[in-house]
Amino acid sequence: MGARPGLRPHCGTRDAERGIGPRLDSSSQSSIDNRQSTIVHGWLFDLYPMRGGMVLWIVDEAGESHRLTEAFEPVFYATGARRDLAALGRALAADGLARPLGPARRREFWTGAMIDVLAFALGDPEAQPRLLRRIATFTTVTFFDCDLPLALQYAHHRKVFPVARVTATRDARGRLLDLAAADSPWEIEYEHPPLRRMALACQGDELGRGVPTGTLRVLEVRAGDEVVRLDEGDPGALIAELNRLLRRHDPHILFTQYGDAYLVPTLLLLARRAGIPLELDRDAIRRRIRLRGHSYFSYGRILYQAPFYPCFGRWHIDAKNSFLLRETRMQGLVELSRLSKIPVQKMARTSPGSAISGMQLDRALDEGILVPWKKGEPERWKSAWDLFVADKGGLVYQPLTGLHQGVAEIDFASMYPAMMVRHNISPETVGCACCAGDAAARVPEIGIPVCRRREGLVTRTLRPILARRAEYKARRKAAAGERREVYDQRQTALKWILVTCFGYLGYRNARFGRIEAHEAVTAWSREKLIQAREVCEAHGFRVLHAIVDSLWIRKDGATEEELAMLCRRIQAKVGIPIALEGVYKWIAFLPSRVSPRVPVVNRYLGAFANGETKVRGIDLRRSDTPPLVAEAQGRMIALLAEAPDAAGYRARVPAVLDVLAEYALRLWEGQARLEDLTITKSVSKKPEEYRHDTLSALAAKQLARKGIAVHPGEAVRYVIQRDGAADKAARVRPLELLGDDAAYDAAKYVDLLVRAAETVLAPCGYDAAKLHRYLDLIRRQETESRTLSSSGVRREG
DNA sequence: CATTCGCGGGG
DNA sequence: GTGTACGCGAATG
Repeated sequence: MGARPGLRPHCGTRDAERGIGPRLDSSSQSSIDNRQSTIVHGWLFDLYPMRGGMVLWIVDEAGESHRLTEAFEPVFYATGARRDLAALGRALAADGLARPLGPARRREFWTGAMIDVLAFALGDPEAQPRLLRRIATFTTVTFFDCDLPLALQYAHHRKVFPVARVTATRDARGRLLDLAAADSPWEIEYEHPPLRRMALACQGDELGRGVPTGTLRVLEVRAGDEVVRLDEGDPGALIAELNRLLRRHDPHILFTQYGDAYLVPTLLLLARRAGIPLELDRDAIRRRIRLRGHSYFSYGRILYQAPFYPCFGRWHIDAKNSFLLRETRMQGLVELSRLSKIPVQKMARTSPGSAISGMQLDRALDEGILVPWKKGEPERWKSAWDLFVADKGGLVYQPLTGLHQGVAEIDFASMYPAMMVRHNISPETVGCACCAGDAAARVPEIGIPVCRRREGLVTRTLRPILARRAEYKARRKAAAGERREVYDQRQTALKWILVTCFGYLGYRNARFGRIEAHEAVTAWSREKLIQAREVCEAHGFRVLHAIVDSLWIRKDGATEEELAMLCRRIQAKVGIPIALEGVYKWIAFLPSRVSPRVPVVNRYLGAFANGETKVRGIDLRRSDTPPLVAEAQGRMIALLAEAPDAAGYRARVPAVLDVLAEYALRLWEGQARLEDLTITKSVSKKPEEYRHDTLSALAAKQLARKGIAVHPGEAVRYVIQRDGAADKAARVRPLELLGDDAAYDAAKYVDLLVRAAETVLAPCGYDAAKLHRYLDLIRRQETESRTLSSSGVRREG
């Protein structure tokens, strides 16, 4: 039995015969000759399923948008007993969900063997969730390709991808007749379409949360050079004016801050109240206003996900709800969208893991591999998780605490992905039977064999990404200005893929994840770090510290050439590129604050020879440190970074103390700005569920009383007003309930400041008590000088 | 003291 | 509709 023609997804004119085509048609030009065709050149802007088919948006050179439709029947496969398959076919036909297409022969993922399957066509792509619920009852049948993202499936079938350069032929009713991509997603040099942007901002959106109540004081609309401020006063007028602006500028992208959580639902509520439809979309859809998102547990913390408000025919991009936009900007977003076949607007709201998954699925489809049905949750944000995994599986040495000089740091570049490629680590290659007898194929420590004959899917996906990122980095080096920025954003996007691909391998819900593969990576990484350490020591270097893929080493009089040579030696031994991160003028590995004799792995600060600093794990790096404290600590470290060595570090202690005094005085004198004192912490539960009255719990409770919901996973922002006050409500005030003239607890903030200074000065023997004594002295001097000079000249810091 | 709570990557 | 972890540091009770 061979693969038959006719198993391709069904498209185009055939469907019109079956009556699917007309349902797609939203135009009223039925009198025009349907056979009249037009050619559109442009970029594939967006694609999504709608009413029995796919809607495609193409933006042409002039920035005009074209809506095209095509009927589309995704194909999926099943295998099982003949009788079960027959029953399945009857059931799906009876429900009008899908129809059998006939037998096919495809490649099974785990074994790589060709197997016989039965192909089905899903009548309506939008019915995919219903299909999955229905086929879940057929427990004796195995399904493949049934839950693939529809845009990806369609894009793969049509050999196009998001933001591809395309040429399309359409009939007079907007139905797609032909579509061809003019470039490849792997093209390095490509241009974005000319997209018009509009930014919406409102007073209140900086809170980014709370149940949108449908109140909005001012809406600010920016498009081109125009800035329009709309007052809510009369919601009807506001919505009408916004609609007018949308029509006039006809933006492709709507940028918001907290648009998903707040602005868009608020506008929709206003529009509903005014009885005027809000024209955010270019397509005719019925919008539901969902106000409640959901909190969920993922990788050790509670996260909150606001409802999504995508636009149809436009991209709504909520800058505050897009990790990838924040990290990689538009160039990175589009780069990942092209490679993963996840449309840009969706890409903006998903994680790097989804992009990896898309790339793997795309490759599987390209190679005719059956994709196993992955029941359960799709992946979520997992930024915090990789850290955890690295700590758990990677090898970590205890640092030699204290202040050091002449230390070099060498890092394996993209260690995990590089190893996955080098050792062919993929779910279907780890533990393979065919290489069980091959001792060289075994994972260290664990002893599991890894296939040496067949390259794994994960490996095949990763290899070109590593190469592509290297290419972007090389071009970035040679480029300048805007082009340089383009390459940088794209390579950053790919870096995120590389950083998360390993975590994704061990993620229980990853489609191509497997814990043994994950363990193989960490086992090899431990071996490589040990080998690197041995090479270092063999060359007379002392290893002060090492974490997973980085080593801090020292040898008197070692030159850069010697370090470069050392890196080559290590690379030759372990087979993974390693490079000099830099030579530190000084670096301090900090001990534990709880037990000062105990080293901790990830608390250090250092200054490179080129003046740059690198700090980990200290106040500055934490998101819950108030800006004033972070700024002060940053300035202290900047001063210390001027020191050429450890002695210079110690010599700058007085200057650091001056900074401490300067900020403390500012606090005492009531000069600090409240926004610099704001503490941001996320809450992990509902306000009433807290067992301890922590400051953030108290802040959340105050907000709740005012009717502002703080969902688990959202952040509260507050200023400490009277820490430890018997009246717990007086201790803290959330930003939303703060008057402009509100007071703050200067002593408490000085405490935090002292703690930040202590972190930096501990290597010189200072502790909090000593720093407080110093500040007491300063304060006394200050009062004295005040009494002496009536003009009250301020002491210079 | 025990318990609760929040944070964190790399370049 | 929604599952799993670790170590540190700080704060509460």
